[in-house]
Amino acid sequence: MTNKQWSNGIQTVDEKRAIKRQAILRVAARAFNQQGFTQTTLTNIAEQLNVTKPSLYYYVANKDDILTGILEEAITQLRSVINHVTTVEASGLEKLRDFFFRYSEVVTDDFGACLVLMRINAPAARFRDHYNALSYEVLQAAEQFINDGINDGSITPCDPKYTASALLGTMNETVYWHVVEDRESPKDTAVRFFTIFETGLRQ
Amino acid sequence: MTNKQWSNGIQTVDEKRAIKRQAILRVAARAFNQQGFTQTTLTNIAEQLNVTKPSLYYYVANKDDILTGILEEAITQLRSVINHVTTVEASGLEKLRDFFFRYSEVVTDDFGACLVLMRINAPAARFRDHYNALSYEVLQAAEQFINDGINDGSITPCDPKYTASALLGTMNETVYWHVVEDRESPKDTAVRFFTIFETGLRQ
DNA sequence: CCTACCGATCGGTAGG
DNA sequence: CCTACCGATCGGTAGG
Repeated sequence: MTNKQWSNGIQTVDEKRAIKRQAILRVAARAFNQQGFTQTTLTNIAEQLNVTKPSLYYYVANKDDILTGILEEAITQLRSVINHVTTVEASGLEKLRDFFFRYSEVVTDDFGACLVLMRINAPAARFRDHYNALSYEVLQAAEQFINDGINDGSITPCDPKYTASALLGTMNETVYWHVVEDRESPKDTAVRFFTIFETGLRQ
Repeated sequence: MTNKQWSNGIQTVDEKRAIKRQAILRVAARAFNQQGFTQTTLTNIAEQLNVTKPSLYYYVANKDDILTGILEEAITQLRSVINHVTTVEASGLEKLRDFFFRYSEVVTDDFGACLVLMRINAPAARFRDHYNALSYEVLQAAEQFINDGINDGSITPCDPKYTASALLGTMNETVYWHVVEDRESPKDTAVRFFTIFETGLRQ
């Protein structure tokens, strides 16, 4: 019989494994984002965790498993953003703005950035399905908010597909910014970018 | 004494070398864009040209030299676009639009795409200087056109730096589109994207 | 322009 | 969790 108080805060073997696996994914994601998947060696990742390469294989199956784990984590986070914003009661423009902000925060995190960069990074072909499936959901969601906005009068009539892509392109731009160097918070950047889209260029 | 008519259309040894080198760069650029620099082997490039790997070394110094050659070609093209648009007599908005269109065409070509993708592709760190220097020039040019537009009243007051980055982010989006699959012409895509920026979202 | 080859790197495993 | 090691790949060169 397990004593609740006794076992409180004490981790089971499985919990310890999960935590260490998560630590590997985090370190790996950061390395992949900075050097690329192929350039990053398992020895390199192991060193940052103060262990040797073979030790990693107790927590992950292989190098591909690491990347898959990262991508799945990011996809879960992004799906949750889509679901949240979809259920909000607000105008289309407000939902689009909210989505833009939340998306930009997820996607500037190590895991989210890895997903976005993966679409073009070295091993993309092998992992493109992960990106493509999600990319479609994200575009669909953005399109939906734009259509909502056109219908409720908060957004000017436009091509929802291209508008969604232009917004995502700009969002992804913030990913590169924040991977390469420290800047103001992703949210602040997102606010500035979204304002440009809202206002438009023409006098 | 060289007979002009006689030598017309007949290539010198140097010309033949330059043409073959160019062919290598072109095939390599396409491969780098699709598979990434590290994933692309010299054997792979050689096979597409129906020669063996060692033959390439008659035309290029090494793998890095190939990429450097591609990047320099792209940089030359982009500088020429900047110079051209800078000297045009037109409103700021018109210059920005013209720049957007021309940039999008250069950057969806094999060489131009390679430059844009290189900012995050595997060997980025080693070649980042090439990208950064040009990226700065491109941003500066876009900012200049935006400032011109604000001053001549063709563009609504905005933050030129962020606006330039948002535009470039969207431009780069077209690169991914056209690298991954065939679509309508880059120009047509650019027209649609720019319209969104001109109009703005808010009703 | 090719055949043959070297040196180094790296993912992954054996075995404890 | 580590030491030791294998197999495969790949950039680059020798030498013709």
